Amino acid sequence: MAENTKPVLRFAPSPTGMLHIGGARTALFNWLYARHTGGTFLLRIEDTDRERSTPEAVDAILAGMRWMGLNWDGEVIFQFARATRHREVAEKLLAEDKAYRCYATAEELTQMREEQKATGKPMRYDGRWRDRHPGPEQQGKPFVVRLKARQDGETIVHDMVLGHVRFENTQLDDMVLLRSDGTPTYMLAVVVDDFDMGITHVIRGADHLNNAARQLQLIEAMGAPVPVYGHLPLINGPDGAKLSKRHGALAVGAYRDMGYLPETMRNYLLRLGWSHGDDEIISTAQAIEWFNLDSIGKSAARMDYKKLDNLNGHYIRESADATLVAEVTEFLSRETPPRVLGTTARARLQAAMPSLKERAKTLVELSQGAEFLFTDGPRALDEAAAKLLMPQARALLAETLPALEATDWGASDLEAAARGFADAKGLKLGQVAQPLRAALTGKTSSPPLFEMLALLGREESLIRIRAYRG
RNA sequence: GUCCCCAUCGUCUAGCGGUUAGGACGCGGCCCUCUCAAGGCUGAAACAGGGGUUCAAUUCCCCUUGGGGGCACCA
Repeated sequence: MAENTKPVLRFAPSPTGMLHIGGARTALFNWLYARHTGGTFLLRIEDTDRERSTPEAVDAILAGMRWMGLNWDGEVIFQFARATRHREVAEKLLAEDKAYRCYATAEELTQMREEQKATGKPMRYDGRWRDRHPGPEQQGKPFVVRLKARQDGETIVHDMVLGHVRFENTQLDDMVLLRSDGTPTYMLAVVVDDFDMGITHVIRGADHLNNAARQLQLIEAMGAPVPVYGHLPLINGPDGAKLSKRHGALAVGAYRDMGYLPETMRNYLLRLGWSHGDDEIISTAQAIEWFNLDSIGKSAARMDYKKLDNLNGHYIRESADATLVAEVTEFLSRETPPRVLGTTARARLQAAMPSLKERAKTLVELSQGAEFLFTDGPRALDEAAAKLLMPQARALLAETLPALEATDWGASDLEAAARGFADAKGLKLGQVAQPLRAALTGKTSSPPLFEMLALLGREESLIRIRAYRG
């Protein structure tokens, strides 16, 4: 058997919501492993739940994947389109006596579970139709098709991250393969699709660990090859509790809106559950080279937004100025209402970017820090700046002005002038600079003052300073 | 309830029988400095508890406790 030895991976989200952070990490790990091994990374949309699947969610998932930079190979596969094939497998199992029809009604099963719960017994399907043949009264009645799973022995999931996990087969009940309307369940669809697509490695959330055992029974019944499993520990919120809407920022799109860079997300999510010695800053290229399944941690991790900020600050500083100008421009255009930067604003943004990017942790902070470059005229003062520009400071502003006006408005000349003035007055440079900064930017913190004065130019700078001179 | 998984600083983690238990974020201090950052130096901060195994346990085994996940004709 000359088989393709390259791994085939897949990310298989269900389109019932946005691509959330946990799903994004699962996708990332699959993608990294595929790229690391030169294998294939497929994207399969698990839309067998017709009630809850929406085209909007499909779009959101695709958009999220693209933003994260996780490119998949080949066409997107929609699971529901393969329903006929799934049914075919179920029929075959039925014919081979590896599956059977169950006529138990929903009410009947609910009652069964309630009784089990009341008597403290494990809640499982009791196999009431496993060896029972339908009588005349079942004629024309709806039924589901269940797998006739082995009841003795145990099923062992050989997991790359969790090790060998054993389940007593008595713990696993006969799962539904085909619903009473004839549609396949997720359990059937995943196994059949993974088989048909030649999936060699199944990397997914640990919430699927129990499913793996049940799917293994189906795989055995089908005589299909067993893939390598890797169940990733879940991601919790900052408080350690399950990640939920309450924590906000669930969807990857929310992170984009908060001004995080895709490379930040890839690096952060990678380190959340995977490690390579003491390395923290790991470029995507480096990640592809290093990624392996052995270094995936076993315990659940929590989101740490401070660390995410820190990483994002790093990647912002690493980004090329022109790239950031484009990012900020694009970012502002997505605001409501959208903001459009003129050519002057863009030129100033570009010129100030080396200083600007040193001070921002997110694209939001970057845009806010550049605010004073976007429009002309006197600045509105923020609280701290207003407090600083008290009469005394304004008077000082007026006194400083002549010294500045005497220069040819180059950054170093301006600084020299300000220093000279401060020395003459027996003041520290900061005491002279702060009022100037407040008038120029409307804030008490900004990129280096003299660079900004030079950048804005003599005329514009003087307009802003004179507006607050006492 | 039942099955399964997990457990090192506040957080993410390194460690794979013998270490001054390392790094990163965050926090404190110092330096640099026109502000804010960035950067440099530095400090505090962890092996959940109890039993074993062993000459030796953070490391291996068991129990307890604490988290998490599953137990649908959802995925």
